[in-house]
Amino acid sequence: MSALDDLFGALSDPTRRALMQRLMQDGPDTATHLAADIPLTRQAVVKHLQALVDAGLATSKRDGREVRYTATPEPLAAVLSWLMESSTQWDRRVERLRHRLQGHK
Amino acid sequence: MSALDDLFGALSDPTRRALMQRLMQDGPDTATHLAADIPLTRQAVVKHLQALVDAGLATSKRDGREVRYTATPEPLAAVLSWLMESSTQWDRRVERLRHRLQGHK
DNA sequence: GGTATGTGCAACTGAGTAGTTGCACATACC
DNA sequence: GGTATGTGCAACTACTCAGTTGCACATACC
Repeated sequence: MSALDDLFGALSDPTRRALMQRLMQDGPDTATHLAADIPLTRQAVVKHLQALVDAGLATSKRDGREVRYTATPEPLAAVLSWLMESSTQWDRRVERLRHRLQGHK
Repeated sequence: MSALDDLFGALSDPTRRALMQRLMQDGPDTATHLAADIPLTRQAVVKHLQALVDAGLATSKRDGREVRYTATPEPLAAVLSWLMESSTQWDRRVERLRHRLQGHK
């Protein structure tokens, strides 16, 4: 359950969603380079990236004096699962109500 | 963009996810009644429900002296959209990499 | 009328978060 | 060796948030 907390929490911030999308589109990159296009300090970007890592949505790997962050979007499947399951239950309930209403007609 | 912030933020809390699922499964209910099954005060539950309302995931309607909360999961579609679009971009990038690797072989 | 139940508002505490700054450390480059 | 670039750690401020408590108000019930 805590995994969903971290996942939804990580995605609840627009900066983190932007970082995630950028890593997914343009491939691995460093915090310093990413921070150049964002009105935030490098340290702030590092913290956001760390939140993504904690949620399992990214990994960091040292390469020389640089640290490259890579997107690992696989855990997003858990988010999709929750959404699908929840909306399925909702649909079932709507269906039940529809049947009962028709039955009483 | 702010809509996604509120949506992901609302879903990042386990209590709110549980409330959402319960409202979707069992239909509209009051904060007082919902709080009976949760180790939280009524006021805390009210605040969680208000977060769902702010995200567009629920509505409240007064009925006599009671206030009934109803799930309105339609905005979840926006969350699904973001996830689908993001993972699509990711898949495209993986595909491009795969092609380039094969081309160089 | 009086009583019980449900809700709303406000203040307060404790904990967590976003973002910054400053400085130390490590690695590449000449 | 010396210099530049990239990273890491720690402290600090400001702010938000979860949750509680206390009390006032409104509605149903007798």
